[in-house]
Amino acid sequence: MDSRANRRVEEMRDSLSALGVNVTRRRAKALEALASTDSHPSANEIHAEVRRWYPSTSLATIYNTIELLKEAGQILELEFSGAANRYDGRRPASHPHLICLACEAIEDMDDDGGDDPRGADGGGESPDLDRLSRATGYKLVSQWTDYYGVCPACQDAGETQSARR
Amino acid sequence: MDSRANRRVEEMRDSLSALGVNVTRRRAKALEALASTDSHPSANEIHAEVRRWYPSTSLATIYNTIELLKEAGQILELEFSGAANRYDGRRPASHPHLICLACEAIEDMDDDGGDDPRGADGGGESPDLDRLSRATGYKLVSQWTDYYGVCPACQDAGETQSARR
DNA sequence: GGCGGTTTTAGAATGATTCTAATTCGCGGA
DNA sequence: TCCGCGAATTAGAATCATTCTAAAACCGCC
Repeated sequence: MDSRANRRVEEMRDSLSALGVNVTRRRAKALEALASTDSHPSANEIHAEVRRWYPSTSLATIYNTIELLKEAGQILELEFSGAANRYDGRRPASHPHLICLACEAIEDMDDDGGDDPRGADGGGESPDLDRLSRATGYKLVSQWTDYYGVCPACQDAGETQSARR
Repeated sequence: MDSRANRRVEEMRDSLSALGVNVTRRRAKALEALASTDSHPSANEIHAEVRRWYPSTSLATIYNTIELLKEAGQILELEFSGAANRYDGRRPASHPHLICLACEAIEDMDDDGGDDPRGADGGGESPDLDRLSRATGYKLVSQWTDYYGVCPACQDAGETQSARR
């Protein structure tokens, strides 16, 4: 786990503690799994990772941890109707993603790709949402944008791949 | 059913016929249900509507019709992970929506609200997708944007409502 | 009036997620 | 060190939208 991931784990841990939640060993492993990858894992994938250390861990524990992280505002849940949800524990604030229709990879869109220590702050109000709230009469709280297409790797691999939709 | 809905039903019917699909009575009722509301109904709601005319209709028929409409590019499927998908049969091209977290209403965002006969053409390439495709290396084919918040009616009704998320 | 292909049906299967009830854990105090 | 209590965890059942399956019904056409 690199230093960026470590920092992120500490943030999540602190946020959970602030909520009065006990960060147990299993939960800590789930945080690590979330903080140390850009692959936007599913609950199952996080489960598999935690099981490597605590083989008796049940899926319910993973969902429970995810739920707590949502309450703490420390995780971004990417929802898909026909497939499992995927999670972004590195940048909990809403941001657009690139989703490959062939291999189901999910990539951060405006990520500049490096180990840039800026991190995701999650704070700050969106002037855009404010403007649209006034225009529509809705009290808007979040916005979602995603892009669907075929990633470079799958383009190279030819167009005969299993697709989600 | 107003004239706009009628026109839309004919468009869908023609598209299905062009695919060699038989537009049966049950399917026709499903098209009408889709064309005559802005409420973005779920499969269940369409089912209920068709049942008013053909009570023996099974849900499988509705899903089957929806599938055919998707193949014909005549319906927009709005996906939700924890809830049923919702459908837009009036404007099959991707466009942003306003989603109420309290009552689950879904409203077209850039709809100008009237019976404007422009309709949705669904054609035309997005220069935005082209530009982003070049920038990201992905071959992008579609984009999704949705806004979550509380609609005016639910704001008035006080903030103690059942919410989806 | 019967044939063949399409449509429809009821119900089972699937799969992600949530719920439930019982067990286990871990810590603070005796 | 041992106990008790509340929190965490577990296995498995429940839920629910959607898809699948196999059989029955329908329909136009000869």
